Amino acid sequence: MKPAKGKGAPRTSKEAVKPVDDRKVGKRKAADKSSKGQAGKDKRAKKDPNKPKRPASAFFVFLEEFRTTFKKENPNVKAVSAVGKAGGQKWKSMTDAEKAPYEAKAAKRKTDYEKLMNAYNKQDDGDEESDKSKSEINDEDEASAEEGQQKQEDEEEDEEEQEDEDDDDSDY
DNA sequence: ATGTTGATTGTTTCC
DNA sequence: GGAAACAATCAACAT
Repeated sequence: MKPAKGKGAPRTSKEAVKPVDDRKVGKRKAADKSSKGQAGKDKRAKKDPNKPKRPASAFFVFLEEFRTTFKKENPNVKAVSAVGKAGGQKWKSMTDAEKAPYEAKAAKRKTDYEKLMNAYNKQDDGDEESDKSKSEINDEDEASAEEGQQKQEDEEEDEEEQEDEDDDDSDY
């Protein structure tokens, strides 16, 4: 069931580049169907029928582009971990200003995600309720979700940021 | 043949 | 408030 434990990366040695970094996610499990027979009350969370996937964070947005670039310069590298590491290092190397555009995009995705969640939350399946918690927000918003549908494309508001400067004021 | 792992960081989620 | 899970990706490896 849990293959590849000793030999992790296929070909990319996992050279720990970071001195202090615990890979928390080391093993989170992709699909654990161990004994769950019951209403998913095992550890954390339950089973959601079609819940929207989490929005890609700025890092992931950056990674998407980075992957393409990285693979272009390293067609031989086929390990996802290699891109992950390389991307991670570069990400840390980037400044907030450079991350800004990615964050902006990620922020947009988050907004969309909220919309999806709104629709998702609306779904009421007869069962599954939170016992006594009657937090039903309620109604009346049926159209809201539809309304948000329009405008898929972003309209970019140009963010002009870049306030670089560090330097000083010339008081000198 | 199908499923899972691996690695990165950021956000999301639950208690 | 904090900890754990999970988001994309793709080839390789395990069952």
